[in-house]
Amino acid sequence: MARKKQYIESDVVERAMNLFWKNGYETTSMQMLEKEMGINKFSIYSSFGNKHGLFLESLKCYKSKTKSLFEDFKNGSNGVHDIKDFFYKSVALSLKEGNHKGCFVTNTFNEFSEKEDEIINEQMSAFMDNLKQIIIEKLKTDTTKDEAIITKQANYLVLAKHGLAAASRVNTKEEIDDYIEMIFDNI
Amino acid sequence: MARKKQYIESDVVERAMNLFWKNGYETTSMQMLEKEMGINKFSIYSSFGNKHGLFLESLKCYKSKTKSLFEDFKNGSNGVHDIKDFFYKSVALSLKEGNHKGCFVTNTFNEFSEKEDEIINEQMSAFMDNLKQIIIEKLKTDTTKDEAIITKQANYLVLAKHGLAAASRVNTKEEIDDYIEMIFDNI
DNA sequence: ATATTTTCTAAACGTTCGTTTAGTTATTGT
DNA sequence: ACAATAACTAAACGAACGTTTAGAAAATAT
Repeated sequence: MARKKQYIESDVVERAMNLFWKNGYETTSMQMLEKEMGINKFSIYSSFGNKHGLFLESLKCYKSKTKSLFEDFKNGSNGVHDIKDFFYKSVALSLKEGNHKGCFVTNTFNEFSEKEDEIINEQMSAFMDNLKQIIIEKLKTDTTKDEAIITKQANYLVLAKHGLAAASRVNTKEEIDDYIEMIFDNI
Repeated sequence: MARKKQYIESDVVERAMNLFWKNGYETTSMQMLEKEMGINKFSIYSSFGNKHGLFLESLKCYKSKTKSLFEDFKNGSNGVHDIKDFFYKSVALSLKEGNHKGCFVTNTFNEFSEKEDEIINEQMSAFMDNLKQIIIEKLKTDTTKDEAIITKQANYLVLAKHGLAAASRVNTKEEIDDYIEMIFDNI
């Protein structure tokens, strides 16, 4: 046998995620990753194959980090109010540690929207579809709404959430709170 | 005297703008610009100094292209309805020629939000402030609204517009129309 | 027609990118 | 203790980036 790794993969991948989250895929260089992860290129490549592989692991890491957020959202029993809660909690997460970096998935969605990366794009679509489906379920708890209005409101809320994620990178807490309150005034 | 330029600057800068608009600043390389503009690097540098200078000219070009849109918006006399009109026309512009490329200013705003480019960031802020101010004026035509509600609605609409610009890059016409209609249901 | 001036072509510049590789160091089983 | 093996360091790889430059081509004033 031989030497063991001097780092824990789940630990360094979280550091990588934070960098990707803040700067996006292209802007984050291997040099920056070396520094932030505290290991050198050889180790990164031997653990994750290449930059793209590391990015995919970072996305996984983000998903597991936000898993409880989604679980709470899904398991809630307060219909529309759960959606609003989810919006507020999402913003709080993206503003953690005083950093304005939005939602990692939304950032990725935007950055890759014009590229032709099947793996990433498929994951992004799945993520968005999943969100939309949960929202639809929540809206359906109000049995007075017909299917047409539910579809319309779901489209509205998914896009509002998308805009919210972008906004949380650049806008003030006050502007964002105004935004969320207004979003739900007509739901 | 000597040879004259074999291209018209305003013409090639519009081609550059289209490329920047579609791909963003970083992703657009000088090589791509050469090809799209139909002139070579020497000519680009002699006309615009550097890539950044060319980008600034592209932003100017976009502003002049959207000037009439803003003029109509500002000069309208239908209050909130003018805002809705503006939203619809903005989406139509960004979908022109079948391309999904959103709003050039919003794209730039997002791409540069984490960078420290004073010139660009100042222009972006000015653009957004201007938009917000016009929206406030439109909202004020409804004299039943107090200042607090106007501020809140203005914040909401600016962010909604921001989200709309992002959405127009990836969402269907139907989803976007649903979105716009819902935005104005509670104004 | 020629000298002058500017544009154009095309190659090269120095950096940085993501990635690979040769060689050293450390840890383990025997 | 020693051989084996994996992880480490650090340098180098080719390609692409934004930018510059030397020389050829073209258009004007005299």
